[in-house]
Amino acid sequence: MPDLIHDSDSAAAVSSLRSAVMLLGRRLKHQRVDESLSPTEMSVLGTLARCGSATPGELARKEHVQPPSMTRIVALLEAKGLVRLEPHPDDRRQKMVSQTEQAEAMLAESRSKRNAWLTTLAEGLDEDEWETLRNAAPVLEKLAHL
Amino acid sequence: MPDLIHDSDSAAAVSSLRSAVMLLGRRLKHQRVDESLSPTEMSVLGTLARCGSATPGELARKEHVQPPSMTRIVALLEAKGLVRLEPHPDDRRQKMVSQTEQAEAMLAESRSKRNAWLTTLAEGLDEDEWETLRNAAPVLEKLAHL
DNA sequence: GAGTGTCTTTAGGTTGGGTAATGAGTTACG
DNA sequence: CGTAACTCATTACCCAACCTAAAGACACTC
Repeated sequence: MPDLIHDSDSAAAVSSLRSAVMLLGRRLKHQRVDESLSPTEMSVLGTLARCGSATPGELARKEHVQPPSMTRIVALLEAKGLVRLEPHPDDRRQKMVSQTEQAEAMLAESRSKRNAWLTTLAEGLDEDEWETLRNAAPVLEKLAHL
Repeated sequence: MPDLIHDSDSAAAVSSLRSAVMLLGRRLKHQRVDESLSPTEMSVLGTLARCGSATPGELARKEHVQPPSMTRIVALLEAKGLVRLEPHPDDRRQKMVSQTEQAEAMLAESRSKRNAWLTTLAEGLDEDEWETLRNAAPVLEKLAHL
């Protein structure tokens, strides 16, 4: 572990990161791209889009949520026709969750809505700042999944 | 507004930022530096430390929270002796909120706890990645307050 | 084949916000 | 002036998104 992460710059950065993430999270909760779909539900769909299909338990671990929460989320997504539940081939305790074609369409549509949100946000940041955020995005994601 | 924020790289970055922020936010909620002090309460104390003193309304706007929520948060902080409420000099509707000496001590203590958290986090990131995060922290904060 | 462990689900609770409505105080305007 | 309209804080109530504890179904081990 490098020494430089112990200096006061980094302590300030962590503090700043902490409050910025909490604040942004609160705001994102309201400014959701698709009505009637919570941020976590969106996130689960994104994960499914990347990973193909997974069991509820796997999804819970990936989203850092407890299993009962994921059960409820999956049930909501199923009720909306965005996800399909099939029996697990080897283990009858588990289920396989996969996204429907409808989910794929919805993700595509939400991508365009996200651009609108991004456009309004862009007014407050200059090009360098966006560059910084683009670089930071994958690191933040890694950090979140640590 | 630069064109480059419309390319697919930026769309992906926004998507990635979005889910990373939500996920980190969830985790930060649990991994709080000081027991019995919510992230928002911490954030309010931080704001007070920077700005000296403010009215509940000002705090609500800065934290992007509705006034009733800030009333409750301030009341909790006052009950814990971290904040002092005084009548506003010019306007008897308003109140002035300022931090106590106890709050200052607590912030100092929490800074050291934050270093412990940071240390465990550091194990998962290399030096370049930390560099990226340090650069991104102020931008994220600006974005959050937009 | 009995016991232990694992995956999901059910039931119930907690927390951190929100909206609507009230009360007190200020400002603007006739 | 005085009254109407606005603003600030608060109260009362509500809701969403998580949590923990416990149960039920199945799998593994010995």
